[in-house]
Amino acid sequence: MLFTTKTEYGLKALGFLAKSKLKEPVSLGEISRQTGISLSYLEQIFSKLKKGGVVLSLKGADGGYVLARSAKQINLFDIIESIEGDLEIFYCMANGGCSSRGCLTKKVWVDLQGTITKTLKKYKLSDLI
Amino acid sequence: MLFTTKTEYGLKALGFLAKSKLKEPVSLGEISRQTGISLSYLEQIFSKLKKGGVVLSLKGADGGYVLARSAKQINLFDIIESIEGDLEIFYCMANGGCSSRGCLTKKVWVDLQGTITKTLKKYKLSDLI
DNA sequence: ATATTACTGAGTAATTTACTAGGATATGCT
DNA sequence: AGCATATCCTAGTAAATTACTCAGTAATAT
Repeated sequence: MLFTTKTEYGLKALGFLAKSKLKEPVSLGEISRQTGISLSYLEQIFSKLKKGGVVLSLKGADGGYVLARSAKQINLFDIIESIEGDLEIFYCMANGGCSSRGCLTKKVWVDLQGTITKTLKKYKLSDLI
Repeated sequence: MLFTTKTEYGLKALGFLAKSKLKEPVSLGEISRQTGISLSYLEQIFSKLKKGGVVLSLKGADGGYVLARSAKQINLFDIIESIEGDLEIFYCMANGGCSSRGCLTKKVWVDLQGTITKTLKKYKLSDLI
């Protein structure tokens, strides 16, 4: 499985956020009610999305989250990278690169990584709503 | 992680098989000695590769495995599909397709799936040795 | 016969995933 | 000031997956 449920839920939640025409922040409680995703799980996901610069937050009463920029300017790579971290395709690449001389997979890995990245950058959050 | 160690080891082992100029079958014991991968794990991997039509086997003394066709005619998609089964990128696709009307990810999934498949079909086993 | 090999299925330890729980901290409202 | 509503932060845990090992059976060349 390339992506976890966090990415799936994250996309769903962000889609909901993007649809909200209000300029006011939307609380995770509201998103939770509308999407069925648990509040505490949403908190984990949005913490990553905030660190990744995809959303902005406002604490306190009437607080919540807003997209950091328009849905047209947020691509899926931004979102997925925020949530999943760097995609690692082969174990031999996991620790800062393959060091064994006989490694056969590096070339493919680099190509595949690039291909996936390119595809994910092609899609914007606005394409999903 | 897109692929497991089985794929990594499988590629390594197949690379070794492809390099062997002998037309005689190579035993997993030999591959194990040369690659450091345990015999029993290789057995699991080659069982899948055989089911997937990538290798042929010969039982008994002096038996072993041979590539089912030339290394130029075996692409990485064949190998990886044999070992990993179908790639599933999102959970919502796991059970025979996403059924919820509001699913946002199907379009991307299909595209990404196609992109990955295409890239993997581009590379042949012979490219890796 | 015996050694050598593929083949099979079950079992297990480690890791990752998918969550939940409990609190601390910030902010608007009365 | 104090309460309700939020984000934020750190652990913890159950289920699933991964990464193997082990013990045995079946086939075949010598």
